[in-house]
Amino acid sequence: MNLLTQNCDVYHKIVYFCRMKPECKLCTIKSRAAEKLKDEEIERLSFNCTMVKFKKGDPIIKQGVFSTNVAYLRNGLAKVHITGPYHEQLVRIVKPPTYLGLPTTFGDKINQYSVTAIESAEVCFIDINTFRFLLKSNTDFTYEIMMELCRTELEVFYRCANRTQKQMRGKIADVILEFSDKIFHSDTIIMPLTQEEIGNLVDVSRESVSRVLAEFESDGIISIHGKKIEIRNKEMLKIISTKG
Amino acid sequence: MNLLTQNCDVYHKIVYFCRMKPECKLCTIKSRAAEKLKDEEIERLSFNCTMVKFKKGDPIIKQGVFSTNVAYLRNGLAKVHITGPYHEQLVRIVKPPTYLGLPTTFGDKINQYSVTAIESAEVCFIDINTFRFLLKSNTDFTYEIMMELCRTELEVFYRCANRTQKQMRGKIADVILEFSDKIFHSDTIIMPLTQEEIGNLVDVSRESVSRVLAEFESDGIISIHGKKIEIRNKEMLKIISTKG
DNA sequence: GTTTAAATGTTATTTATATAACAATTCTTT
DNA sequence: AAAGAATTGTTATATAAATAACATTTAAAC
Repeated sequence: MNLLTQNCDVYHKIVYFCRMKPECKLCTIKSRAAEKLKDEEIERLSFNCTMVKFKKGDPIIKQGVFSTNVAYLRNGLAKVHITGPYHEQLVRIVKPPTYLGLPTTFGDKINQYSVTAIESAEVCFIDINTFRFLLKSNTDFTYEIMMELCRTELEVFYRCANRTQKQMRGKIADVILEFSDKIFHSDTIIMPLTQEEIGNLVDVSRESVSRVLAEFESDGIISIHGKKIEIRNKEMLKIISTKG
Repeated sequence: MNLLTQNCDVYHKIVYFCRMKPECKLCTIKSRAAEKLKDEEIERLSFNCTMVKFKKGDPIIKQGVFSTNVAYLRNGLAKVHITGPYHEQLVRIVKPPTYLGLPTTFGDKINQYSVTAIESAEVCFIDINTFRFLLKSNTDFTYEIMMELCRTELEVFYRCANRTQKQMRGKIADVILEFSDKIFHSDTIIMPLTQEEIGNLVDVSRESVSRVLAEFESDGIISIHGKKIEIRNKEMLKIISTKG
């Protein structure tokens, strides 16, 4: 079976234009796990791996679709989301380097959630059987993958507690702080989510997101110009995050 | 270092009375992962593993405490909870066979959440270094552990979406269905949680839990006698779970 | 460059559920 | 068996945030 026809959970158009055979050995954006691979294992990976470029808004993994790949987010930003009982729920924002779709490797072959690029992204699709082979053959690799799984688990626990216990000002302060501290590492962030998406991430209506952001700005806590948010009073944001 | 003094994240009193050296080889309640272990590995496990019995309400793992063990819930039921920004949050209910405290094996050595018995439980504490050794030496074992981690991740995702999107009748219907389908495998359940705990599990106030349960009873959907809940109209519960 | 669509802003009204405050019951402990 | 603690039941009231309905701005498509 040919890899080019096999990776069909990716849109044909995108695949056609952007797919390329990567030279994993030379790749400078390896995951911590992949750092542990031996030369011959990297070789095997190269052979069963395709890099695909995605534009903002492109679906990388689609919930409900049969998949035979693990995705490695090498570059860019993406949102993990599931179709909840009522509306779309953003589960988390993922930044590289990270593996996506691992549950599909271990459980059933149907993707249990969707992942969509929120800015241009590079993703390597690794054939599941190859990935499984690497897990079997290299315990250091496996160990790092497990660490990542555990970190995710904890993160989801905390996020969930926040989402259900804080009120909207606190939740939105959280989102701003997360983008500042974990993603942009700066007090100035270019928010890649729409207000509606922010709402879906922390369960607040779109209208309330708008109102709270306006409040924060008029209180001098942040300043907004289009997608750019500058944090003017980080201490206050932290207080709102914990107390509000 | 002696194992009897090492496992000190367990209350001394309990340890003193109930600790026993297990013969893992003869254990009939092995995890799927442990089934994959070879004889000499089981031997090693036996040597670095202590079984402890817990009563309802006893803490098995305490958030914030330094730990050098992975816990294996062999019998009974437990709740996983974290101290949220405001109140205690029940993250999930765990049933055997399952490993607890895996993130502590991979990340920092401080427990990131608490686990408490909600009915009498048997837990095997496995020394972290031994557990790590098994992961390194047996890839089939590791594979099963990873499957468990992935399942948990998905479960938490879904639970979280439910918690934030459904309203209280739907959430409480969910809890009843979960205990019926996943834990008791029967239409009659002995609810091991107080109404307050049910509330903390699905983020509903204790008073509302009481009101909703009364409503369900007067609508003939369930009948309640103390801790015993009998499901009289499962279809209706399912409808409430999805629609409400 | 114009048209269309998507995203954001703004307010009044509604609603679900928490809170508060107390009573009644059921479990524990001595 | 009695006393105390924990759990559950029951209401009236308060409140945070959703909804609805519309205006405005910004981005995308033609």
